[in-house]
This record gives sequence, C-alpha cells and structure tokens, in this order.
Amino acid sequence: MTDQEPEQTTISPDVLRVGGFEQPFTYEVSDHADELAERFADLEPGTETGQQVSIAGRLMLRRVQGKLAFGTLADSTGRIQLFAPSKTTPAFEEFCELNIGDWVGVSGEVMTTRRGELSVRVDHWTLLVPTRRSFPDKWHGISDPDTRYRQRYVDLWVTDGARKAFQTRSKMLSLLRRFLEDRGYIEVETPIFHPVAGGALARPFVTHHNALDMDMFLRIAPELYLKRLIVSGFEKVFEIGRVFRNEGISTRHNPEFTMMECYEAYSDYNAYMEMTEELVAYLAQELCGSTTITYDGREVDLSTPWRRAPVSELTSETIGEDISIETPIERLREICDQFEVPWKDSYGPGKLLLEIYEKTTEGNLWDPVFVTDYPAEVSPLSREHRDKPGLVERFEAIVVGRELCNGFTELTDPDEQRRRFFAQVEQKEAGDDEAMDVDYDYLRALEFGLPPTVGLGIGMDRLAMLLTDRATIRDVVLFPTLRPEVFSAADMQRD
RNA sequence: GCGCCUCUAGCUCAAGUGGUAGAGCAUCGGACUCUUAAUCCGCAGGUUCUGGGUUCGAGUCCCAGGGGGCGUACCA
Repeated sequence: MTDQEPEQTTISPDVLRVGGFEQPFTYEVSDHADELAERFADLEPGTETGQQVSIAGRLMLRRVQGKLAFGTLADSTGRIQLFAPSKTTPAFEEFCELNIGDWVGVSGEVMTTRRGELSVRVDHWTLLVPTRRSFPDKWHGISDPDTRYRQRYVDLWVTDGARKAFQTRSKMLSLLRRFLEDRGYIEVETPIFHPVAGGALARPFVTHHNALDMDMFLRIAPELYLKRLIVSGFEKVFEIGRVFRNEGISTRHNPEFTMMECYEAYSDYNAYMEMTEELVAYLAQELCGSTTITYDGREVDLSTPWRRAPVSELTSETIGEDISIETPIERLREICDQFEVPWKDSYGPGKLLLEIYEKTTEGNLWDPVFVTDYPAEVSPLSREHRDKPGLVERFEAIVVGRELCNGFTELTDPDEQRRRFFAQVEQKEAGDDEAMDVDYDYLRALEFGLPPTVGLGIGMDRLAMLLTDRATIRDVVLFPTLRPEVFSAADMQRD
C-alpha cells in the first residue's frame, strides 16, 4: 500500500460521528500493543523515548479529565494506553468524544506517564470507523454464553483469553503441519461430498445436488479417500479438514468439527503410537512451554512415552475380573447388567467388551494412555492383530478421560474388507443407523493393492481444548452451531 | 431425545410471602491536566423471551411455546 491518504490532523466535529464520517481506505500500522510492551519494558516513569509508532485498534476504555485524556487501545495482540494532552493532540475535543468500541489509528511517541504506564502519545489520530452499537459493560463483559457465541465479534474483544485460545489453535495447526511436512508428508484435499458416507461410524448429513439430481452425504471422515491415495502411490499424506456428523450437540460435540488424518505406507500402529505421543508432547512444549500442562485445574503429564495397555487389560483392572473377547457372552452380558451398561442381543463379545470399557474405564484415564487391541467386531477398517485372533491392531489415545485420537494398522485385504462391510450392513439392518454402507469403489481400490499402511485421526477441536485448557468445544470453535437467532423488529429495521 | 436450571435497559445485575420495574457501566449533556473499571453532577433509556390463564392487581403464581446452559444418551 503506497497510496495512503495523508494522515488526518484536524477533524471537524460534524464529521466525527456517523453522519458525515468519511472512512479512510488504509491505515499504516507500524507496531502492535504486545510488541511495544515487550520492547519498552521497564522504562522509568516520565520517559520520552523519541520513538514514533503507529498503532490501530479499538478504543476500549476512555478517561477524559478536562485538558488531558487517556484511552486504552486494544488490538489483536493486547492493550496499550493512549496519552492525549489537549495542547498537542489534534482535534482534542473530538478525540474526547470517541466512543468505547470505535476503531482508531494513532501515531505518536512512545512514552511513560508520571505513574510509569507505557503509553503512546496521540500526536496524530484517525477515526477508522465508529461503532454504532454500545459495547458490553467494560468490567463484566458478556456473561451470557449465547450472546458470546452469536456475537463472537464482540466476545473476542471483551472476554479474557477468548482471542488467545483461537490464536493458540491456529498456531497448533501450523505446528502440526510443520511436524508432518518435516517427516515427508504432503497435505491433500479430498471430497467433502460423498456418495457413500464411510470411514467412521456416525450418522451423516444429507444434501442434494440439483444438476446431478442426487443426494450426497457430507463426509463423516476423509479416511477412505486418503487410503485411495496410498493405493495411488503417495506414501505419506495428511488432510486437515472439516467433517460433519449428524449427532447431538454438547460441550464436546459440534456438528461440524476439524479432523486431521494422516496415513503412511509401509508402517504399522507401533510406529504411529510413537509418532502420536511425540507430536502431542511437541505441541504442548511449543504452545504451553512444557509437556506437563494443566487441564481443569489438574496436571496432565504428556511427556513420552505414554502407557500402552489393551482394552481388555484396562477393563479387567477396573471391574476386578479378567475379561476379554474370550469371556463367555453370557458372562459379558451379566457384567453389563452389573455396571448398568445397556446391551442388545445383536452385540457380540467384542461390542459388549467395548461397551463395558467405555462406560467403566475410559472416563477415568487422566494421564495419556494408548488403549490398544480393539475387538475386530467394532473396527471394520482395521487389520487383524498379527498374533491375537479376534482383535485388531488399533489404538486410541485417552487423555483427561477423553478419546484424543484413533489409529490403526490398515486392513488391506479386499476380501476381508468386503466381509466386514457386509457385517456392517447386517448391523444396519438390525437397527444400527451408524453402521457403514458398502463402498464398492473402495473395495475396487483395495483390489488394486493397498500396501502395508497405518492411519491416524486426531480431532483438532478436542486437542485444542486440551492445549488451551477449555472445558467446552465452543471456546475453540469460532462460530459454533446454534439455532438461528430470532431477530427483533428493532434489529431488522436498523439502517 | 430425556432431566434439571435459566431468560428483567446495549452490557452486568436488583426488585421478602403477588402491590407504581431499580442500580452500576455504556450512551447523551455538564465539570475536571497523570488517569488506568478515573471521579463528580444531570438527562434519557423497558413488549420483564412469546402467548394464554388465575387474580382487584403478575417480573413474581399456573399452562403452553421459544432461546440458552448444565447433566445424560449417541459420538470425536
């Protein structure tokens, strides 16, 4: 931008507010609040630095006392005080009439006040745009969660830490990309419209394409396309993208959420457990400054290596009785009843074991654990365990009682995959509307040969919650899904 | 889905057992040259979520509906 307007040094009162206000097209910013705080830390009170800077943001506080005014300007990085003496501030009267929430650009000398507060003296200033609505209470901000999510553009200014969480999330994604790219992965983008919703067990959203006159599903996982790419000859791929599941909304569930999935040829789940723990420890170190972090007031030790234990072992520990998929089905059903775990006749031993595990054990695992060796019955895309019949080479990392990721050695045998798909169809017919459909193109891809491969999926929102210490997914999703707002007549008639 | 809770001014909150809806902040007007949630004086600001009902009288009690939160179920 070289064609910046000359900076406004005089403003007449009648153009200050909405009526005759002329908005500049650009504003040259040289510095941000936090950088200045860092650069000019520890100045003596009453210092004049001789350093001219230019900053911009919203006026969040204002303290006018006759011939001298103070303001607090907030930008994307933080806040800094504005110092405006009537003698040197252009259009001083108008400056004092700025409202809380107005966007202003200010340039001037960096200095400290007699009380030692780092400030920018207002040598020049420009109204960038006035706010036409009142900002929330400058001390309490917004407390109603509904208002926070619907008016995120206000929330991010007035709620402590709100912006920071999203900045951390962004950095997390950036570090994740670097981590994978450093290991030779390439990032790909696969379809979001799926003719068959596969790759996970979940109810999909349905949409309609007019020209093709066909219903399509919004993807519930990118998995099957990414494995097609391994068949295609990409050896290491990943995708970070939105997936959509037509299920309940809660503090941990948003209908659209961001999933990272990666796949690597010639490798197995042992290697991926190592990569996963290394990745998460790395992100914690970079974002939180330590591999020991705090979540919900409690320490979480993410340092490597993480404990690894089979589903059956962890569950046996909890219930005080050795159980596995070898346990007679009658006994498993009794245990379900004993722990108030609902079950159906159609559940095999594997499904029963997993249900018992999820209801009794998963929520109590705080420090990270790789839970391994899931029943094949509940893992239709995973490869059979190399020496444990009936199980698959699958792991989930459980941290703070929640599933953080899901990975497994991939099933490569097209015949076995076909059988698993049809078993899913049977479950669907038995009333499980989250069961998978048969993806015949995927089977054809497998028939062309999927080399030994491992895959991993990590929910980015859950990971962001963990690393930013947020209790609700809505604090790490900018615009969480809500019912449409009903606008008042006053809102609709504003012009 | 189900259960519990909640909704009052732009924002944060008050209004014993039913009795004229108030305050702080913000906005607007005024005072003030080192404040920092500035302070001080003043004005204005309301379909108490919506619709019914009970009552002489409803923000308050009852019914229905809506928004939201939490828990639970499904799931990541």
